[in-house]
Order: sequence, then C-alpha cells, then structure tokens
Amino acid sequence: MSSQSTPYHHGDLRSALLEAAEDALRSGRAQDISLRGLARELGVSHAAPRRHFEDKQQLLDALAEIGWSRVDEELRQADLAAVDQDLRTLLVARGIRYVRFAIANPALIELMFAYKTSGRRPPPPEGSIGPSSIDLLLAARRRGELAVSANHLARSLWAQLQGLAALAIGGFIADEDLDAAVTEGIDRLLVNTSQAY
Amino acid sequence: MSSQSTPYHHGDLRSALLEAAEDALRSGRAQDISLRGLARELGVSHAAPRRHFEDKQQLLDALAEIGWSRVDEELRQADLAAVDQDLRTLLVARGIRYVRFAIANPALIELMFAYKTSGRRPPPPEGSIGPSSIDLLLAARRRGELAVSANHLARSLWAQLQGLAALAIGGFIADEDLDAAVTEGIDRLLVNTSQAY
DNA sequence: CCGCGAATGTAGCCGGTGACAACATGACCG
DNA sequence: CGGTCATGTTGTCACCGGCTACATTCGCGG
Repeated sequence: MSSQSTPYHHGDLRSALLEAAEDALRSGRAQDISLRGLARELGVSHAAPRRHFEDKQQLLDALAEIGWSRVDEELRQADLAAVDQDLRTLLVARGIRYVRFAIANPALIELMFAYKTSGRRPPPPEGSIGPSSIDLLLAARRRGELAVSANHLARSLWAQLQGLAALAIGGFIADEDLDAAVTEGIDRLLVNTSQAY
Repeated sequence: MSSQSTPYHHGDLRSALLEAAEDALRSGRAQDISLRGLARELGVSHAAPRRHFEDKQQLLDALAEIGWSRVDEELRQADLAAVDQDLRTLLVARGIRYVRFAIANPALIELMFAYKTSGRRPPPPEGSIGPSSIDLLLAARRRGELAVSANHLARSLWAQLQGLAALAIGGFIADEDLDAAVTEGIDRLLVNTSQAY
C-alpha cells in the first residue's frame, strides 16, 4: 500500500540499508560509508538506521557476513562449472572465481578480514574458501589421491589465493595476468603432492 | 633552545606527526587516526598539521611510504642473519621476518596495500619484498640454480607471504603456527624448482 | 473489533572531525 | 636591519556518529 510520498514505515529498512551499503562498498572504501548518507539515500531520517544497527560497526559486521555468503555462492558456481573434473581443475576453478570476486569487491573483502580489533568477527561459514578446500582435500586424501597433509596444503592454497588477491588489489598484478597467476600458484603448490596428479 | 612552555614553532612537526601517527597505527586502525588528535598529542593547534600535509590522505601516504622502508630494514636484517646460506634458507628467513612484521603492524600493511582508489600510491621501493625476491631469484637463475621462471616464482612467493599475513591478521592462523606455515608454504613452492635444492 | 504496547521512524542535540580562511609569529636571508 | 615566507593559531563550516525525547504505525490479545 502506502500510495504516494513516503509512508511512515519503510517496510524493510534493514535489508535496504545493507543493500545500499554493499553497493556503496563496491565503489569505495568501508570507512566512507556513512549511516547518515545511507539514510539520506533511502529517504529516511538520519537516526532511523539506529533501529536496525546499534552501531555502525554492527552494520559493517553484517556486511562482512553477507560477504562470506557471497563467497560461498561464487564457490558453488565454480563447483558447478568444474563438476566431475579432477582435483586440480576444481581447485583452479575455485581459485580463479575467488580471486576475481576479491578484486571486484576489495572493500568487502577487507571488511571480511578486518582483524578482530573491535569486537568479535563472524568466522567464515562452513563452505567458504578455507574450510571447503580443507574438506575437498581431506576427501582426496581419504581416496588416497593426496600424499601430504590436507590441512597444511589447504592453508597454503588459501594463503596463495588471498595473497594474489591482495597483490592484485594493491595494483601489483595486472588484471590480465591474474588468472594465469592463480593457475600457476595453485599448480606450483600441487607439485608432488599426489600419486595421481 | 626552546626552554620551557611551548615555543611558537615546533621544530620538526612533520616528523613528529609521522612518528605519532606510526605509533598510533601500531595499536589501532588507520581510520581512527585523527589529525586533530595527533595535533593535540603534540601540543599544537588543530590546524597546524595542515602546514605539512595538505590532506589526511597525504599523511597516510607518507606513512605508507615509511612502511615500505620499514620492510626494507626488516629484510636487510634477515639477509644479515642468513648470509652465506642457500637460497631456500634465505627466502625462509626473509619470509618469516616479513610476515612477523605484517602481523605486528597490520594497519600499516593495510595502508601500504591500500588500493589505488583515492589517488596514486607509492609503489614499493627497490629492495622490498617483491622486487628483492625477484632479484634474488634472478641471480639464482643466472647461476643455474633455478629451473623455473624467476618472475613467476617470485610472484607466487610474495603472494604466499602476503596471504599468510592476511590470514594471520584475520585470526585464521594462530601466531604460534605462523613460522611453520611460512616455512612450509615456501618449501612447497620450491619443490622441483631447482637442480641443486 | 478495539485498544494498547512494541516496533519503527523523526527531530534535535552534542562532541568530534577534516577542510578552509584570516591572522600572528618568528626564522632566515639579503 | 628589514622584509618575506614558512610555520603555527584561532575561528568557522559542514558532516558524522551516537544519544534522547517524541511521533506514528503495526499487530496482538482481550
């Protein structure tokens, strides 16, 4: 309902705020998101966001959590595209997808990794890049396809991807070199780790 | 000179500002450094910093540059400690030193890698982790100790270190596992890259 | 169906901040 | 010794986050 002009109640301000914030985050840094700005954008009073987030930090935390779920989506897409392929192919597909996402959403990634300085952060959910790679590698190890520790290899792989993302975001790797860098980084880590590879 | 109370001119406000800022950065995020706070700390008026930095961003840029030189110092220390050792040992020594520095100065590292969103960033000087590893590996390659591309290997190594730092800062690697993770990450990348290794 | 409490939004204030301008001080050089 | 210019100061503005007091609406229980 609420025919014309602004109805007193927005309807779903919380979601709208998160959406607007995520959007702003795509083309700017986290620190120059302003609650008041978001409120203005949504045609709502400057104190309205407070009803949904006690604190600016709480909004950022929620945003970080959304970020992890976005990563999950990306990885699921990669899994679909590389279904029934061998382990290495799957890891490369996931890696490329992950790093591309990071480049496209640097501020969001930064939020997701914001050191636990001000309060606790939500850890990456089951399925996200670190945990899921561990599962993948554990499974491979169980199948006897992996000759080294799944946990350690997963850690190195995650670090490799995170590092490539950081370098690319910082401008130390050109976008057109990125996929190759990911592929190569993963391949190098996989050398001599497998009986089958 | 400048006996008691505050002399009208500070003497070297610019350096003092950078020092205070670097210090604040060691126990906080970049975004909650305030020019006014620094000025207050140094017993100087709130507009004084403006004489030395047009902009808050300019101070942060200067800070980032300092950060790169700090990294250079660290790496030089590592080189001293591992002098006359083989390539792998040297790389591990550098890696551990670099990552430990990153963990100890997360906000500074963040500044140094701040994506070139708002203006140009100073690139890492000659000698810093990326470039210097490249030199190291190029030399090894010239000596015939390296069977793969120096540039590509350097990139993977840098990414590995940067990623491990990011994970540790984010709380995904415990501090006591860090050195081992670095050693292992480097070793894994070096598998089968060398005739001599 | 109504009335009341809870949820949501508004208006206004406060202290703090970065940027700016106008003015004051003093260092340095000819 | 005098002037110029770097450096520091005071004051102002718009904006921000957080808070409180108040207004409107929703929805549930009687």
